[in-house]
Amino acid sequence: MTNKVRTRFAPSPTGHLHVGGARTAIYCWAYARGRDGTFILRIEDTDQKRSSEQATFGFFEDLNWLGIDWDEGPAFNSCGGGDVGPYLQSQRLELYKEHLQTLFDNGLAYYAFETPEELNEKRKQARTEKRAYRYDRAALELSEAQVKANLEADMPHVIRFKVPDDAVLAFKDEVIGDVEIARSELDDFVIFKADGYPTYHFAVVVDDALMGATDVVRGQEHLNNTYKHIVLQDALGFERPNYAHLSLIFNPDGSKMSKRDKDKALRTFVKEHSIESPPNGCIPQDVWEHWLSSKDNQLQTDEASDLATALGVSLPEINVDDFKAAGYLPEVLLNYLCLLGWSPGDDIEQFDSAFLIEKFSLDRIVKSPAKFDRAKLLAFNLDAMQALSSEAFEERLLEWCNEYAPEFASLGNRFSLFAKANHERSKTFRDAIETSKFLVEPDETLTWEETKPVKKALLKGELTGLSLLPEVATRLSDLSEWTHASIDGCMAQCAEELAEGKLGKVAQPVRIAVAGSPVSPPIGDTLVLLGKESTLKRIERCMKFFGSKCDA
RNA sequence: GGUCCCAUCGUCUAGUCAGGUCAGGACAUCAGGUUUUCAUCCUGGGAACAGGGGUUCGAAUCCCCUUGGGAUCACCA
Repeated sequence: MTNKVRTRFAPSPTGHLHVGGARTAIYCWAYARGRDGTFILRIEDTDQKRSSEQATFGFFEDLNWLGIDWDEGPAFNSCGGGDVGPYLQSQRLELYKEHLQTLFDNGLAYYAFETPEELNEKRKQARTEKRAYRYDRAALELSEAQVKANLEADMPHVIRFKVPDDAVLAFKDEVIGDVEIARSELDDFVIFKADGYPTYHFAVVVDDALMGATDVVRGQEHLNNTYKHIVLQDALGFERPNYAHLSLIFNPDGSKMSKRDKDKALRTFVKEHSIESPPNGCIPQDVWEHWLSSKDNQLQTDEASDLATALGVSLPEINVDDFKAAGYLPEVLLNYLCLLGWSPGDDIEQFDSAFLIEKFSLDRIVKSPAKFDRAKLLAFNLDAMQALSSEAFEERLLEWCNEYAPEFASLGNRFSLFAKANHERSKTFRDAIETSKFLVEPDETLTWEETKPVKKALLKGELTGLSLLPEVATRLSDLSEWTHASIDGCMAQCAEELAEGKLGKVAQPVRIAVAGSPVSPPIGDTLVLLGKESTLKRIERCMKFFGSKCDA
């Protein structure tokens, strides 16, 4: 093994990649890339209950979307490979057993037969006595014959690590600095579970060593675990990697950003609006009831989003693919995520991954936790969107629409103008379609809501917008060609002759008439996009709709 | 509760390790201005060293205490 940098990102396949995990992956990746090192992806799937192949796959996509590629790990697109695999822990059982044997040989591992229930009792006990629970080493008292008999009787058992009394429980963290705990804080933890799989602690130590990880960058929730890892490394004769523990990412309200936030948002909405059954049967009744029966019952990802759609609730973005669906640029998410806990200095905030790779270092990582600020992300996204050439914007908007808004993707030769009309006013790709829904709405079904701005533009004032509409419609219909120039000219002329030169007086009623809302792209774009026929038909319908309202 | 970690504008942070410019930037916010809607865009303003003790000529920076926040205490990772 060379002494080159080797970092690894080791998620457990329990759902999609969330922003905290993404940030860790970005740091690991950037650190390796900037040092001519190797970035490894390893899947920690030793928990059979929680692993699923589909979730693993989701990770790959999310990582790729962010522009993160791995040199070694599971094969995906052009990523993966490597000769210290396999990179799925579930396929490395033999390796773990080999090293477990080393521990047995040195008298550093032993069988324990307590049931989870027994252990839980003792934990509860410890809690009521206001002290931390530590395993009492009861299994160490068992005679060799007893252990043998238990094993032969197939009694369920775990294997614990016998932490040496003189174990050194101190290390230097690249972010935090020197840390240590007292020997009494570490008990003989489980290294092999009753199902025959290693625990996280054992697997991670063996894998990091065998895969030659030089730098372990991970979340701060692992800081206390690290003591377990270093005693295991010492016992197995492994070299110790550098550690860097990252502070956590929180919601603006200070709560931990978690997948549960979505469930919480739905629950709150349902409760506040006293909704008693799933709207339009978007999810099965039994699923609905099961979900509401306990806070611990979470909806599946797709069930949650179906319900959210049906209720009209927007779920908080937590996972990387949530931000993708919301229409953010991957390079912006990457940029913003980096800033949560790291900065290049020199007042530079917006940068690309090449810059990140060049500048990233562990010593500039901030120790304190950060709150995720969507407003800033949005501002960054706007800047990046505007910096895109119109060709690039169109291409990427189309790509996005293909996945999330196919009705816009099939706009055909109108797509280009649709993109241009929305480029500078969109903070996200989704923004572009939100204010252009009228484009994919049939002329016949367009409706008007009598909101304040609508009434103001159409019905208020001495000269109402509605009264202008017939004349404007006539002039528009007289136009021999339907272009920006002709339309804008016509509108300007109408304004001049009918509304004291106030363009808004004319444009706004027309906008509302054809778009059904007071917000749409510039009026010229809007009308060209719609075409002459639709425009006139919509104005006609609008006049009828509001005309009857007036009579009533 | 035990243990560990953290603490600069509302938020992300620069400055801390090698004490010494009115504590800098960005987002948000507020006040003006541009604009046919929305969104942009332009100009300007307010806004922080958690508190208390030390060390020092001098402390955001070093030390201690208090307070506050977080993580962890699994046969989950």
